[in-house]
Order: sequence, then structure tokens, then C-alpha cells
Amino acid sequence: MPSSSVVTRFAPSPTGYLHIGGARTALFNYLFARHCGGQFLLRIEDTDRARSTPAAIEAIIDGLRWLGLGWDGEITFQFARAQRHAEVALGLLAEGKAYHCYSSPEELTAMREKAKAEGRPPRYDGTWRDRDPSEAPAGVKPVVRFKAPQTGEQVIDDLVQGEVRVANEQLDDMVLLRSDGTPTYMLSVVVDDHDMGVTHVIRGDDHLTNAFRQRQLYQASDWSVPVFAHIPLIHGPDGAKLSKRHGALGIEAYRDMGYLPEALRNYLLRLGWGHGDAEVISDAKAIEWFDIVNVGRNPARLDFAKLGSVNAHYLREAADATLVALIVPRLEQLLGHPVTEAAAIRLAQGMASLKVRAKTLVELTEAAQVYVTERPIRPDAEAGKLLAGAGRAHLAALAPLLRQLGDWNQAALESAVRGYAETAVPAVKLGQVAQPLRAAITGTKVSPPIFEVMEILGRDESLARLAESLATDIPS
RNA sequence: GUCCCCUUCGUCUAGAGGCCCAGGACACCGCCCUCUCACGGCGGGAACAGGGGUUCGAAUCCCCUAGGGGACGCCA
Repeated sequence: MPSSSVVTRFAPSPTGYLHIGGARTALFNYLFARHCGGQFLLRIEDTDRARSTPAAIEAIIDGLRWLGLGWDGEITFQFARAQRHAEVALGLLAEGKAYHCYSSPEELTAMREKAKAEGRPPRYDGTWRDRDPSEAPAGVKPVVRFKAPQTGEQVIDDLVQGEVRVANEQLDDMVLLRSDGTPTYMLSVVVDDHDMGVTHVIRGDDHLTNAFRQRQLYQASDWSVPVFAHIPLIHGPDGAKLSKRHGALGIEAYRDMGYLPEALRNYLLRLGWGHGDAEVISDAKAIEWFDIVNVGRNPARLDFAKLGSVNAHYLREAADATLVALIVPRLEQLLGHPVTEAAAIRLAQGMASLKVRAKTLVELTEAAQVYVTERPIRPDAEAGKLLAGAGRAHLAALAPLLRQLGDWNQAALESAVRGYAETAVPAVKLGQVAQPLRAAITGTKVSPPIFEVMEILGRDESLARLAESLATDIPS
């Protein structure tokens, strides 16, 4: 039963771009909120002043916009709320639910090493938990640690992971306030989620163990605990943690690789989630069907082949004019000259045949060059072979026939070339002539139907390309 | 090391005790269509990690083993 009071949030830390895993987390938060008729909030967790950058914030925002994941309300910047976070920590301190800890970083490291050596978990040992403040070493600025319960257990009814429980004795006293007085992530997240009214925390399952500590904080503050949903991380094609080599790239890298946002959304949605046999899922259906409880518990691997096929689908579905607009800048960059209005018209005319042959905008751009590039056409190696020997002879014989052609359209061109092939002595198959023709006109051995290409290029351009090809010496 | 999680075709998944000698999609292979390449159509190979239980009956429930992942910061 959808509740209008649902509030989700995406809370990236701006220490890098919006990567693919983050994008999926954002998508799930977005879909769940929309599904429930609730709110989807965006919070930038910029409390790490040394590593947070304005460029990263911009990249995240741009990435979300490009992906089409609009958030509700204003963006919350966590650092701006540091005062509030500190107040909460100080409140806990006053209530005796937190304490000053004077252990130095060196001491903590030694503590962990020792614990490890003795086969114990590397955790803070509570040295200052019950020590009298009068024992504090002079000149040392303390951190504020949470006085966590040491008995009992934390039970989380995770929407994805199910019921997970951990004994409190497994959890040590986390730092709430650093020695410089700034709040830690663990504190800030809890305070912000509470203050923002977040009801459902949907995030990567690398945060699962954090949830137990955060739950302790919620309880100490007497706040209601949100529902947690820890979704599995995305893995690389080899099953290992996603690395840059694998595709742990910024979302803008996927854009540059020529993927459409709707394709990425669809692909990401199907990674770890399914709805019967549905593969192509519209945004409306995604919102209607999405539910976190259907998210799988096992990590999914990134598969570029499948992403490519999903993208190919959306490319075919996209309006021709939309695709022209998307590839014009790419063409201009590739060719180094502007795409003229006439060329843009040719692109639009040829788009229907072009788009079914491409998996990405990069491929589409590559193939679309045929309508934009300026003479002379430089045949590639494969095309060069077709332009030698018999192929060249056919073209030489065909050229005058084409020059005399009345109507310059696909059907007339095909019938002329077909007629030539059939009446040649000896007769040849259409391909024997069409392939060299393609090589001469496009400079490649692969293209949309060649007669369509010639119609769109027009009589003058087509004949010019053909004549130029025949006038060029081909080493045989 | 301690704690937590996971394990269905190569990959993403469907499957919530009999509908499953396991379905779909991508990828792969073959055929058809065909001026090339795609698209499209048809067909094919391909999986319940292993072992014990429970049950008339298990991919589905329980236990063990193996393998994988995650967490153990004055990072987020």
C-alpha cells in the first residue's frame, strides 16, 4: 500500500564523479519515492572538507539531471548543517550518552594492531569510556565518542537483506565529533536523515554494518528509526569489485560512450531487479512496478553487451530529429567542420536506416559521416579492394548509365543497377556491382542500403563521388 | 582475524513445495530475408555450487562444506 509519507534520499559524497553504482542507488531511491507518491531528496555529504570539491558536486548534479532523476525540493549540503550536528553530539554528552576520548591516533593504531595480533577485532577498547575527565592529558583535544550499549543486540529488518542482527558487543564506541569539533559521517547521516524526515534509507550494502551503529544513535536520541534497504553493489564483468577498468566510470563517461539516459535507466533497473519477463520497461511502468522487496540480494555484474543491446533498442525508438541533434556536435568534432543545414537534412532523411545499425551514438555518428563528409572520399582498405579489378570495370561501365538516369531515386537507381548486372556479359549478381558502388560512394564496405544513400546524397554528389573514384588510381 | 551477506544458463534474471527433466533477455551457433551491415523471423546448445536432511514430492524449507562479496577510520 503506497504511502504518501515516504521520503527517500540520495546522499553522495562529492569526492569524485557520480559513478554507475551511485547512479543505480539514486535510481532506486527515485523510483521507490515515485512509486509511493513520496519525496526523493538529494543531500550532498560534503563534510570531508579536504576531499570534497565543487567540480564533483557539479558532476553529480549534472549526472543526475542527465539521467533524468529529478529530486524534490532544495539540495541539502551536509557541511552547512555541522552546527546542528555538533549540538546533537553535545546534547548526548550532556546526557551522559557520550564522552570525551583523549586517545591519540597513534594510540588507536597501536590498539588495533595489538587486537589484531591477539586475534581480536580491531576496535576501540573503551579506554576513556569510564575514566574521569580529570585524568585527561594536558594539551590534548579530545574527540567525542558515543557511549554505545554493550549488551543486547541491534536488529534491522532490512527490506532487501531481511532480518539481520548483530550483537552490541561487536560494535565499538564510534566517534561523533572530531577533535576539531567537526561532526563525523556517522553522526551527520543520522541527524540529517532524521531532520529531513527520511523514512526509507536505500543505499549500497557496504553501509549495512553502519546501519547497526546508526540505529544505536537513533535510539539514544529517541528518534524513530527509518526503514533500511541495503542494495548489493554492482560488480565488474569478472565478478570482482568494480574498478575503473571495469566501468566504474563517471556517468558522463557513459554519456560520452554514446549511451542514452533512458537506456541506462532501463539497464540499471534490470540489474538486480526483475519483473517477470519484462526487459524493456518504460519509465511509467518502472514507477508502477518498482518495489525494493524485489531487489535481489546478490551482487550483479556489469555487462556491456547487454547495455549495448538495450541502448540499441532505445536508439531505434528515438525520434529521428532527436538523434540528429544528438550526433551533430559529435560529427562536427569528428570531421572538424560544421554540419551544414543541407547535411542535417540528409541526416534526418537517412536516420531511419542509420539508427537500426547502431548500438551507441558513437557508432551512429561514425556511420552518419557518409552524409556529412566532404569529397574526396577516402576509401578504407576493405573498400579499396572492392574498387580494384572487376569492381572498377563494372563501375566504369555503370557510370554512363547512371548519368543518363531520369528519376534519381532509390527505386530507379536499383532498377538501373540491377538491369546492368543482369545484362552484363556474363551476367553478374547485384552484389557484384552494388558492393563496388558502395565502396565508391561511401568509402566503406558497410553502409545503409546503397541506393537509399545515393538518393539522399543526390545526383550531383553521388555522380561526383563515383567519377572521383574512377579517376583515382587504385594500385592493383 | 572477527562480524554480516550472497550462490539458478557465460551475463542479467523468472521461480515464494507439485504449473519446472527450470521460463525470458543479452551473448553465442545455424537457417531464412538480403546490394553490405544491421533489423526482423525461425531454430539450437547452455544453469538450480557440492553434500546431507525435512517431505508423498525441493531450485524453492533446515544443516554442513566450498566459493564469492562487504564491514571493521578523528573517510563517506
